[in-house]
Amino acid sequence: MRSYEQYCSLAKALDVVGDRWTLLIVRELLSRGTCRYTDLQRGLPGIATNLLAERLRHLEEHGIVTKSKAPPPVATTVFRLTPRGEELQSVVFALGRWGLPLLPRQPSGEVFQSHWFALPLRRVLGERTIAGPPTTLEVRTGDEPITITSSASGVEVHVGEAHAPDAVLTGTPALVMELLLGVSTLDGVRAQGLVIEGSEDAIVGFLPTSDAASAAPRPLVATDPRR
Amino acid sequence: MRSYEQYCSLAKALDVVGDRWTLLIVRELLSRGTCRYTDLQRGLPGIATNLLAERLRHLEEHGIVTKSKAPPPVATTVFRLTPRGEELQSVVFALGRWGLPLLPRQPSGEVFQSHWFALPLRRVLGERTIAGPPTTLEVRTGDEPITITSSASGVEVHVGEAHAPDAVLTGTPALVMELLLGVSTLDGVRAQGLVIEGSEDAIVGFLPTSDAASAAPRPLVATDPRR
DNA sequence: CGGCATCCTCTTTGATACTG
DNA sequence: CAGTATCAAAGAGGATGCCG
Repeated sequence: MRSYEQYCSLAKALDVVGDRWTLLIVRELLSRGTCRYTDLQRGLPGIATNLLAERLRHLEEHGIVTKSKAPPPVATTVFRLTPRGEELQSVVFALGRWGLPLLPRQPSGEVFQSHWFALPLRRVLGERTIAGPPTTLEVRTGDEPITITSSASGVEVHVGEAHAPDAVLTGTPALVMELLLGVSTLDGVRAQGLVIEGSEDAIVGFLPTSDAASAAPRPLVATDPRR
Repeated sequence: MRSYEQYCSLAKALDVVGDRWTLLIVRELLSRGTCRYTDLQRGLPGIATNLLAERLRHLEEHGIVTKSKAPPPVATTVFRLTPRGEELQSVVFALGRWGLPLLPRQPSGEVFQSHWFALPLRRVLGERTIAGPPTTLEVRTGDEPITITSSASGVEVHVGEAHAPDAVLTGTPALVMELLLGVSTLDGVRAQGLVIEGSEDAIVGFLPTSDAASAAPRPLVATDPRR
């Protein structure tokens, strides 16, 4: 991308990460951690392979991504974010937060991959402390299930099947998020089509306390006037 | 811009504001408030006029910008952000914060316009409460002077000459910012070339208290390894 | 002048094919 | 698996012209 040539940190940031696809590559690496080239390709449907290669080279040159050889058993090249790259989390979250009202209540036409949803889930649940014994939820909302586990060390969110989940949630990502944020009740989201199997108590353990829920600032997935 | 067609709020946000120049247009409107077309053109050196028109139309369609006729004395069309557009402030600040280490210590080759600097100044000073009588500083660091005033109602930052400033600071934006953030002392920035005229006490009134200064998280304008 | 629209050239992107 | 090569289509940049 041609530089804006402005003495302005916003312009400088856009000089580096303002190109098409670039921030989505960062999202992939934030969500998945270490990635192979083909992982990135699958997580970025529609990207041309030459563009992915070119963007990765550019990000590496700017100290945002590192490329390395994985040890012998796998013996492939892997990409990951540098600390400087991880600092882009604030940017990705700010943009993602702003874009929420643009999401329709359910995927329609768009591709949807579960690991995209894992990132905001991790953000929402990551700082929550869950009382009681270790608990596991499985969320089935996209191409792959998501496993949410609580233990003494905190809440973790992973893409993949849970081994012996205490409860399973099946439905749209919007409903799952509304439930976990506390903006809707268990009965509320069930009435809207979320299927809940297993222990309701296990789910309730993950929900915010009522005073924390009231801190939710705006409607999460709003009706966008332009859709 | 072609849509990414992903059910992901980051991708949706980039569908709307990911185009080249778009976030810089938002920066202009955040910094200046109401703008005429030619104000925007001057604040975005290098933009093609058809692109500016196209982006403004796009932003208006998406409810980020409103176009209106100014009342008779001026009788021109003006652009401003909608509330939804103002919410992009978090995005602009996150990107601007991330981009800070990419700024060299002084403009060299890049265009520099004072009102770009007024935005982060406002962010830094806006929440500060200044004790004592109303005070005015003038900062001369770019094409236009910046006036910083403190009064009972808070701190305000405007582009333009101060009427009777208590002190005048002349030098690079980095030095001014380091002083106001408290990461450098008055004597420190003077040693690096910042020229200070008038009442030092007036300036000291704007500086953070020492405990607040220690909260500054990282070097502000770092030496970028790639420059 | 202020606010664009048009035209043309050049660069970037997208789609596909191919390679160590 | 991890890219490079090629080429058509879309977008950006620059100059100019038009209209109130």
